[in-house]
Amino acid sequence: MHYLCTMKIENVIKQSSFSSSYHKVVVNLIFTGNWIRDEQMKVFKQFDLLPQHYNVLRIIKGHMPHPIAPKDIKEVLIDKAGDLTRLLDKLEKKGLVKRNLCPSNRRQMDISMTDKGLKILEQLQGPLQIFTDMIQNNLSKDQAENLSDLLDQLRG
Amino acid sequence: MHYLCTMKIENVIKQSSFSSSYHKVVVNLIFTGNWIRDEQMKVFKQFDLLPQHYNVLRIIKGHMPHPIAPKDIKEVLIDKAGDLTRLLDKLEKKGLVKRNLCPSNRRQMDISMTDKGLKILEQLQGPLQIFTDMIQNNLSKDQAENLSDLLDQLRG
DNA sequence: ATAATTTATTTGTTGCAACAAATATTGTTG
DNA sequence: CAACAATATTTGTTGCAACAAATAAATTAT
Repeated sequence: MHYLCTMKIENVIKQSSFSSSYHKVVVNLIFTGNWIRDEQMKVFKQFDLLPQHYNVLRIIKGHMPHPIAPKDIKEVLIDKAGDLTRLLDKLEKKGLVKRNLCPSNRRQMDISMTDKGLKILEQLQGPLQIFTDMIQNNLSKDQAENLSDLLDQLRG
Repeated sequence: MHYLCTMKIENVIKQSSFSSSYHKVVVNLIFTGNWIRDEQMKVFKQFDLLPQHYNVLRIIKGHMPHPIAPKDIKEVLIDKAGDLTRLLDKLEKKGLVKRNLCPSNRRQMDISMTDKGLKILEQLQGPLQIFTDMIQNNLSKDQAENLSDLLDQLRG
């Protein structure tokens, strides 16, 4: 079964006919969320990165040319980063970011991009674009807007 | 910021105006998927279970009164279970399932529910229903159908 | 100025997840 | 039936995630 993602959710989840449209939406959302996550993973994995690593790199880049402190990264980060320290450890070890003691506040660290980090972000642009393109092929602009609105409404 | 989930995605993700409706959908799907996952986690956590544990328990129950082998659980499981063994270890240690050697094929295990396992599934029904109800409050039946269709279409 | 409080980051610990390799049983073929 | 391949599960290893606790520096109050 290689093409699960292209099937209606009723056919993916074999046995059960859903008790309600609401139940179906829940299962479908979880399924689709996992699918997107897995698709993204494939891209990131080629660079030995995780989605969170990418998010953090984007945030650091977004602050350039100024360095940024971990506490400020945390504020912006979608998925809350419990141990940003060890995540930054890994990025530093891979040479993608630099850590310096902040001169004006010695309990704070200054995180900044390296050239290598910038280069990896560039290299990722293409593969990630392909992913958005794929969705663009399957939904019209109105449908995409509609979907986004329904998701907003569903949450609350 | 306690009410992220009730905000339009543009406001959740502070800085960026999205480059396209498609990009917005991607971010919104990931955000909504994580949100659902987190909400479910809260319920499961009260019983010291993970979502996967619940899925597996449901599958085993769905096969009653017959026992089921791990390989057959894997076939039905949505999220692929790399190490079902250790997941079943945990369920067994908590007394929710039993493991027996399959008499007709000694490299296979027979997994079956215990009374305690059945009881936990019953106890979970209420809390999980509340969750579906919440979505029902926010979307009409047509909207739920529409959302499910859009998700199916998006995947391909 | 000193003590208490808050802030920023790090460290420790535990459990889970992903991947490959190992073991044991069954099925197949010459 | 002996050798080889396939199947079903387990084990080993490594890295990440979640949570609490610890450290260290700055801020505030006494």
